Amino acid sequence: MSHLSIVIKQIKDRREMLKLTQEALADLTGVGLRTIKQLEAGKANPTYKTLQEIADVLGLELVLQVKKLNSI
Amino acid sequence: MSHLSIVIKQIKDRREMLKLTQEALADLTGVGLRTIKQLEAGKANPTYKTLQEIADVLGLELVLQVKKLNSI
DNA sequence: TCAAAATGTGCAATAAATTGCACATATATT
DNA sequence: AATATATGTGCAATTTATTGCACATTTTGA
Repeated sequence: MSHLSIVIKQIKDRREMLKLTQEALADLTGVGLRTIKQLEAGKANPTYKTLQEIADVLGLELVLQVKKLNSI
Repeated sequence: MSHLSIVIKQIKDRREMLKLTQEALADLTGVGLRTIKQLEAGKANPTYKTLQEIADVLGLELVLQVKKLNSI
């Protein structure tokens, strides 16, 4: 499972937890619905800005941290 | 200070800590030197893949986490 | 079950990221 | 100070992300 697919799953889970449709998320973020559909369907290499806007609305944040030993 | 500029600073600091030039990082990651230059100069909206490849070589990882209360 | 809502996908246009090259500017080394 | 090394930037080509539209498929609710 790639790192991106983990991030995608987190986004999808979080969106569903908040009872938001993809369309609602598109409206809230300003990101195109097509973009969100592609992202969640695992067919995207989103830009930082796109990820950031989505994460922000979902109450998430992208953090860069030093790798844990057991994740190498 | 935008979130991206924090990420950029972390990447730059980490690269320097590891005594790598931008050119060396470009070679190690396969990401174009021009792209790395633009990124560190704060003139980029990198794709997830680009960030991920750079982070990986630097021993960092991009993590999506629930926002801390004091970061809202 | 069956209609409505939500999600997935092909197509095509547009905007933007990536890239190399050449050269400018800044930083480090001798 | 002078040179070498590293980083920043304009330009332009290529690739790719974003986007809307229309429609297929899947999921949900009555």
